[in-house]
Amino acid sequence: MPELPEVETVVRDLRPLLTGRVITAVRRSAFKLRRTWNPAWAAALAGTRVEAVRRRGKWILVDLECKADPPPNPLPEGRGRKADPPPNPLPSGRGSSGATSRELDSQIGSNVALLPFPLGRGPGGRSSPLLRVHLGMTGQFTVVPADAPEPDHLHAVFALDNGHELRFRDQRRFGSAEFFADRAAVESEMNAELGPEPFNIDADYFRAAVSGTGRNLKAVLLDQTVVAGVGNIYADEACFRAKLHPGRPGNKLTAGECDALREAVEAVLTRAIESRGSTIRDYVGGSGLRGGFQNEFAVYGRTGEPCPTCAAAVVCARYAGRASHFCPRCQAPEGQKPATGKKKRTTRGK
DNA sequence: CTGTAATCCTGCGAGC
DNA sequence: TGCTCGCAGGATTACA
Repeated sequence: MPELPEVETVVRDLRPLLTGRVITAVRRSAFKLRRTWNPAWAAALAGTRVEAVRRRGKWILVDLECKADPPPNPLPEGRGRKADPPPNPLPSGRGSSGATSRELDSQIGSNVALLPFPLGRGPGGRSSPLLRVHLGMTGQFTVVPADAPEPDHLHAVFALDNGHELRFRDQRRFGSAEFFADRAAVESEMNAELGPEPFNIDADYFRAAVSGTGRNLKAVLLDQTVVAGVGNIYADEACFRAKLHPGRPGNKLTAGECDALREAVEAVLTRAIESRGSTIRDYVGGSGLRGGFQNEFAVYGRTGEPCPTCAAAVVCARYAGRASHFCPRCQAPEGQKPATGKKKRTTRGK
């Protein structure tokens, strides 16, 4: 579920709970996530202090402060340092607290190949590390007391210095958690791949991006390189708000329509953030609260129900490979009459 | 270049 | 009640 408003809500929830806290230990389940977890990251993370919690598009960025004495080589061979219990610093959940964590195991024993860090440590040996998390479809990122019962599908646990834990849970495992030693490098990489944040988007930029392509509006809005953070729900809601058909090719829009779409995207996302995002099924904010914007959907998930504006039945068709909901009257495709019987077949073969 | 499909997963509702 | 099927918030890759 997590699109920008949901991720923003998580970030806002986590910020006061994490800022200034020290990560004392990390546990990771043996299950693979979308991106490979390097077992050495647990040791690299231990001892770092959370400097800030931010968001970029749908990515959660946890800025970390380096430990006082960063180990020259964070790979497992350096485990002899200090008097820490070596491989798995946290008491294994299954051992200590009974039947709580069947899934969580020492990541050391996993069969995941040892990979180099995605980006190397900065030249000076000193660098600003980053924990980057993507919630995928069903990810949850919350802070709870360490003795809170462990739920299913728990894949990463970051123990904090105040008796709480930052937990990453993800039923479908489309999400990811990664550690980067060099924050600046990741950021420039992300900025190269992601479009601007969907607030105060430059009007000229957006017009050019939309009218410069023959792709349909749904595809354009879902494209993270055009604007970062829009997903299926808010793409549909934005098209409705702008009274534009999601299947319209971008290069068929007038400048005014481009502006309307841009304003609709910003307005919908702003409203959704105010409502703490949308909870369809699994989504919860960083403090475990659910969202409320699902009660304000005009078209998303309302197939067959009346359009809030004109009462025509909301239609669902497939654009850009995604279920797309719209009002056939308010969002009639340009040059096509609102009430023609021509129905678009969108079955995807077999 | 665009678009479509498949993939990574689990779970849930619809339909039989 | 129980089974199978299709589909679900995302991102990436391959192929037509």
